[in-house]
Amino acid sequence: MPTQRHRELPPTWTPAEVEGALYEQWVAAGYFTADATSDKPPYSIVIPPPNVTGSLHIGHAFEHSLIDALIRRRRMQGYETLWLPGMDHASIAVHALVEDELRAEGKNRRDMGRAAFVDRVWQWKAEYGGRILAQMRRLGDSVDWTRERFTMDEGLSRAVQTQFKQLYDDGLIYRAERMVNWSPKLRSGLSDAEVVHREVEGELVSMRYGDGDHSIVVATTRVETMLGDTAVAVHPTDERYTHLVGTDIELPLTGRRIPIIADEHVDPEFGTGAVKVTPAHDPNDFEIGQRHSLPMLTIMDEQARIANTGTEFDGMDRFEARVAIREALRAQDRIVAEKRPYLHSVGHSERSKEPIEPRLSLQWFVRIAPLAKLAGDKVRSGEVAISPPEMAKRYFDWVDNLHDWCISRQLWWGHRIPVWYGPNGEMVCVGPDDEVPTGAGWHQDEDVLDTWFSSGLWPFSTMGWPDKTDDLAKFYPTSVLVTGYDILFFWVIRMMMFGTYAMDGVPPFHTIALHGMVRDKFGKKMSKSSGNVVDPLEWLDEYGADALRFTLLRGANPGTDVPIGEEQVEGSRRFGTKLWNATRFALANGATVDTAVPDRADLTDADRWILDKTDRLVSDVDTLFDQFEFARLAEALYHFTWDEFCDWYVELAKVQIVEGGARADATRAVLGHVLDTVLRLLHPLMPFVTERLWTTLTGEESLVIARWAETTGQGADAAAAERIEAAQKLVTEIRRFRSDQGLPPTKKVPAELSGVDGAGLLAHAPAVRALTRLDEPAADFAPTATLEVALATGPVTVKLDLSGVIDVAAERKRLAKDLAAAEKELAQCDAKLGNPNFVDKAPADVVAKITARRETARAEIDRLTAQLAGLPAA
RNA sequence: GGGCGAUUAGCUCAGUGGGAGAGCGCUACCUUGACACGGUAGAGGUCACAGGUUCAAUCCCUGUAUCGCCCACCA
Repeated sequence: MPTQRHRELPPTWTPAEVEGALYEQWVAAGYFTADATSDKPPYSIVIPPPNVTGSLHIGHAFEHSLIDALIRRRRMQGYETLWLPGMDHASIAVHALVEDELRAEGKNRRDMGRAAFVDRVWQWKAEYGGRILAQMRRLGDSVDWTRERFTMDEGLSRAVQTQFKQLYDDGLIYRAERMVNWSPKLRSGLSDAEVVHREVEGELVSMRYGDGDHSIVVATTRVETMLGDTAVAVHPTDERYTHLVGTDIELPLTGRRIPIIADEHVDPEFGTGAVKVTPAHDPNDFEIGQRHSLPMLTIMDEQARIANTGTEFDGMDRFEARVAIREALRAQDRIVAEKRPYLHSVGHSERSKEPIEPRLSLQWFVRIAPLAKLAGDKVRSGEVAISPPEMAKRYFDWVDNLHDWCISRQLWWGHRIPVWYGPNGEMVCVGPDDEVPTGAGWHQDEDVLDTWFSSGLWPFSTMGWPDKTDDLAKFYPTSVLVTGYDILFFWVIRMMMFGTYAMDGVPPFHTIALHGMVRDKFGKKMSKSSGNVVDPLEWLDEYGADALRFTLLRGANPGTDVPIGEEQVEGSRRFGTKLWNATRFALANGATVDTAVPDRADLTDADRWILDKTDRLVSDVDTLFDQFEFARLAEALYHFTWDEFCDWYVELAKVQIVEGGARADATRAVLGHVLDTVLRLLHPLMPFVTERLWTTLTGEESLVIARWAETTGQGADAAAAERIEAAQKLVTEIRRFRSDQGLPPTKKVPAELSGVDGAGLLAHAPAVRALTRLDEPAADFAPTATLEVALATGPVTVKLDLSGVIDVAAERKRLAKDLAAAEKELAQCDAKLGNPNFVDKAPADVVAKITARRETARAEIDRLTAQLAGLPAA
C-alpha cells in the first residue's frame, strides 16, 4: 500500500504494469469485505451467473463492469454494499457439462452411481470456480469472490424444499397429465422457454380418410401422428361437412373408426377445412380432445418411437415412420396432395437441438395466475421500477400471458421433487424439517425441478432464507438487479413471482436495470458461426482492464445493444494515456491537494470556469449513475477530461504557473482539486489507473476506500465563463487564420491585438498569445495582415506581421465562407421575424434570441464584406 | 400472424419542437518542454420516404419502405 507520497509518475505507462498486483492488495487490505457501519441505507445487487464454460465471456465482462461501477460508487458514498453472486444455474450447468463429459467418455451415469457423479461435479466446480475467480479479479471486479458460495447447494436445497412445500400447501403446485414439450433426446419435458421455434422445410401431406361419399381430406405435416387420431374436426358452420358431422369414418391403417366432430378451433379457410385430431400428440388437439371427451392415444414412447399401435410401424423412429406411413397410405391411393418443401415453424429443444415432440405425461405444475398477478402488480404500482421504462411493456406482455409452469424435469441432476409416494397410493410433500416417510414401498419422486425454480429464489436464498438472517433483514429487498433483457422472462419474472410470494409480498428488487447484448463493431450479433466472437481475455492482455471496462461502459445505453470493436478499446486506452500524461504534467508542476482552493476573489477566470465545470460534472455524473446511463456518464467524463481540462485548462494553467507567486500556487491547488475530483469520478469505471494516479497525487492509501467526489459549492461565475469562451473563440479564429495562411503552428509571429480590453480579455491576452504563438510586436513591427474577430463580448482586431505577402486567395476563400454562413443565418432570421405569426405566437425569449442573432449576422456581413473589399485584387 | 424498436456524417451510435453532435475513419500542417496512444485546423449530413399538426418539425401524429428483435398451437 502506498503509504508515503511519491510525486512522480513514470513517463509512460502500460496497463499491465499499473494493474499489477493492485487487486490482490485491495483484497488483502479487506476493502471488499469490510463491514462498514454506515448511516446510509444498505445497497445490494443481484448479479447473474458467469458463463458456463468457466471462462470470461464478453457479455459477463460487460455486465460486471456495469455492476462493479455501481457498487464502487456506492461504497465511496458510504453505503454498505453486498453483491449476490449469481452462481446458481451456472452451478447447475456444471452438472450438465459433467454429464456431457461422461457421455463423451462413453460412460453411463446410471452405472456410475449418483455419489460418484456428484464427486465429479465437485471436482469440476473447484476448477471452474478457480478460473472464474482469477478472471473476475483481472477485470477488477470488487465482489469478494472468496466469499463465493460454491458450496451452497445444501442451503439452496433447503430453500427449494421450503418453497415447494409452501406452494404445495397453498394449492399452487399440482400434478397433472398435460401436454408438455418433450425432448426425445433428453427424455425430459421442457418449459416453453426452453423451446426455440425455427423455420424448417417440411412437407404438407393431404390424405383421404374414409371412402367414397363418406370420406374427408385432411392435411398434416406430421403424417405419423395419424396413428393416434381419435377424431376429425370441422368448423360448426362449414356447410361442406354438415352432413358428415356426428358420423364415424374409417381411420386408415388402423382399422379404427373415429368420429367427425365440429369445433370452433378449426379454420374453415385453411386447407380443406378439416383437421385430424391427435389429442395425445398435439397441444391444440389435446384441447379439442378435452372439449369433446375424446380418447387420448399415446402412440410414441419416450424416445419418440412408434409404440402400442398394434401396427407394423411399432418400433420405428418418428421420422422413419413419417415416410413409411405416407408410403403405406400412397399404396392405398389415399394421398391426395403433397407440398414439399413446406416451410413451417417447428419447436426445437434449445439444449439438445432436435425437434420437440408434444407429449402427454404426468408432470408437476405451478399454478401461475396468482403469482403472475402479484409480480405484475408490483411493477404496475411502481413499487418495482424497470429501467429503461420502455422495457416494462415487454415485462407485462410476458407476465400477463403466462401459462402454468411445468417444473418437473426427467433429468438426473438438480433438486429432486420433495414428494414421496407410499405403497397404497399415498402422496406426501416433505418439508425440509419433516420426517421422510420410511418403510416398504415408499419412494421419492424421480423427477427433478426446473433450474429456474431454484434460480427464482436467488435474491433471498443466497441470504440464508428460510432462516431469518441478518443479511436478509438488512439487504432484502435488493436495491437493483442488473441483467440483460434477454433474461427478463427466464429469470427476472420468476424471481419476481417467487420473491413476492415467499417474502410476504415484498418484491425482490427496487429496480430492475436492463442492459443490451454486446455486439461486434458492426452491430452484428456475436456468434461462433459468424466468427466475430471476441475473447475479452485477449483485450485484457493487450489493452488492460481499465480500457476494456471503459469501452464497455461507454457503449452502455440502457436496454440497447453495445457494439464493440478493437478500435474502441484502443481509444479507451488512449484516454487512459491522456489522463496519465495530464496528471504527470500537473504533478511535475506542483499540483497539490494539500492547499485548499483559494476564495473566488483570488482566482482567475480560467480557474472559476474550470471549477464550475467540475462541479457540474459531479452532479451530472451522479444523476446519470442514478439513471443507469453509463454511456452518457462515461462520455461526460471523457469529454470533460480531454476537451475541457486537457485542451483548455491545462494550457491556460501553463501561463498562470509561469506568472509565479500566489497565482501559480492557486493554479496548483485548482489543478489538484480538479484532478482529484475527476479521478474519484472515474474510479468506478477505470479502477486501476485512477488508483495509481490518485494515490500519487494525494498520498492517500487508496481510492477504493476514498469518499465520493463532492461539489465545491462555489457556484457559477457566468461572466468569467463568457470571457473564457470568448478567449477560446479568439484563439480558434487566430489558429484558423494561421492554418489558412499556411503558417506552421510552431512559427512565432509578431502581432498586435486591439480591442482586447473592450472585449474584457485584457487579462487573457498573454494566454491568447501563448496559445496562438503570437509575439509582442517589436519596434520594427509592420503588419501585413489583419484579422477581425467578432466575439460575444466585443470585436477584437489582430494585426500580424507575416513578413511577406499573404495568401490572398486563401483569405478570400475563408472570408467568403464565413460570409456565406452569415448570409444564410441572416436569411433564416429574416424569414422568421418577417412572419407575423412567429412574432405573435412564439415565446418572447425565442423572438429575442432570433432578433439578436439577426443583428449579429448583419454585423458579420458588414464586417466581412468590408474586409473582402479591402483585399488586393486577385 | 401479433407486438416492439430502429432508420441522423464513410462506419458504430448519441441527441433535441426554435442555430445538426461524438468516437473511429478521412485531408492538411506540426516531433511546440505533459502527451505522436499527441497537437492544430478542416472536409463530410435536404436527420429513410410521403402526408399532417404547429408561427416553427430531424424531434409530435398518420401512412409507406427497409432492417432488427421478441412472442405465437394454425393442421
